[in-house]
Amino acid sequence: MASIISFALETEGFIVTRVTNGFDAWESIQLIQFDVIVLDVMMPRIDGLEVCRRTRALPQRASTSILVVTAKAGPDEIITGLEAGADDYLAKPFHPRELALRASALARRSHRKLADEVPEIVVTSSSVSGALRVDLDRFEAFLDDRPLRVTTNEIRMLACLIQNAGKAISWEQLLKDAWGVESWEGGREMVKAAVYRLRQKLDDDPHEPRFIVAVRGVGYKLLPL
Amino acid sequence: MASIISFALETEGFIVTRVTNGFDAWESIQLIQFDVIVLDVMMPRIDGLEVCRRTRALPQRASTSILVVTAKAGPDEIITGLEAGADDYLAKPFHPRELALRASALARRSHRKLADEVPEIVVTSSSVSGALRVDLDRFEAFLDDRPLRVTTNEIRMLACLIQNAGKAISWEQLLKDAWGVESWEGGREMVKAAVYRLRQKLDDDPHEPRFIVAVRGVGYKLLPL
DNA sequence: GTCGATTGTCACCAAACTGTCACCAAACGT
DNA sequence: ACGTTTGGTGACAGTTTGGTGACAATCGAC
Repeated sequence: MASIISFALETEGFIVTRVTNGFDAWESIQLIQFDVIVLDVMMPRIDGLEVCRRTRALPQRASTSILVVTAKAGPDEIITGLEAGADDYLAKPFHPRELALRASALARRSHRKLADEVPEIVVTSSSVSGALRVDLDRFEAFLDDRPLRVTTNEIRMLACLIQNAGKAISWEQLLKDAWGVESWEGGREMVKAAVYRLRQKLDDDPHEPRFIVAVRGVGYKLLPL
Repeated sequence: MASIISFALETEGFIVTRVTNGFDAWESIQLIQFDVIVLDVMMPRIDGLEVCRRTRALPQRASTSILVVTAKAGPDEIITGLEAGADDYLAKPFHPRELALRASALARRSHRKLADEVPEIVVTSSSVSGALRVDLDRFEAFLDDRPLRVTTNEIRMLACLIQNAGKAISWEQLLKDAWGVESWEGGREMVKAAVYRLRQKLDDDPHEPRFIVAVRGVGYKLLPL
């Protein structure tokens, strides 16, 4: 069962950490900020719902998405599951792809939310906007799944743009997010040059941009999707 | 069915807006920023999944939670539903309380996200007045869903007018809101020219205004609706 | 220390934007 | 009816801004 779920999730693009019992799950959850947690109710050592409740009780995990899977499909069980703090409750038998899609829907929310959190947390996540993807864990960026030779500052700028895809980001904000400085004398020039270099690597024409568009007098924004 | 769902949601603390067909749903969704949207797949006029897809396509509604309800419970239907962008998919018959709890789980996420935002952002995000819409996050303005090529100052002026739709705004106020200046020597002329340019882009005839009307001796106002 | 990659700065250009002005017409006060 | 005030229109030039490319200082790995 775990193999099937893992495979379906990996197909959907997830990087999966798998454990075989409730205790290990609880240990991992305490250590790692997962995007989504999939729990079976019937697990050795610690019950899935109990893990769910404990996770919800952790302030720093309150916002992690939890999906509970079970063989018990009665209305009461489902209600118990949701009351335990699960974001979604899926009864066996289910189609693996359905689980993967539900997990994606949850992850979509987590990511969006993560963007609002402090940089430290964001650093440990991967963000996607259309054909663009950055992984700040590995400091890698991809365009159409082809790796991009981007530098540290560029990738941080990209991440900032992707996490606010569609929204205009002031160059002050970019300066703060990518360089970690509040202000700078030649800050505007800096950002200008950095965007220029990044655009070259993205093969992005400023006059007909596919990705980064300038917002005159403000800064830049990434085209949504 | 709608009554039952409404009752369950209201019991859970929701304030419910109910419509009876897909078209009304789509109209409401465009106008109102709901926390959660519950859609039946089988709806008159516009199919629930189509409403779901359209909602997802709206940038300013991308983060609204959508829960789809249906009688079709096959794996394929569920997958189609989730692929349409639903956050949750519930098959009839279901326990009303389950739906309410699932809706709560989704709303919890929406709220958390909203709560993280600063008040200013919430105020300055998307504003609508009839066919006019400005989104100060993205620095975009729309007339009948067609994008307008407006400049930064113009969009700020528009936003100020829209947020006070129907009320007269003094040119001093416009100067302060759009230019960020308390006073100016040729301020009156400035605003005059800016309004003139904006009106051209809105295709608005001052003698027969659809949008911006002059309030003699004071400033301007946007026609309501 | 050397070499290459990265990065901060600068100068220049083109395009966009904006402030100002002059002029006209309509509205207003007397 | 007349002069005055206010708003609308259009043009113009100065300014600002973003894009581009080059260069030197800096950083980092060997």
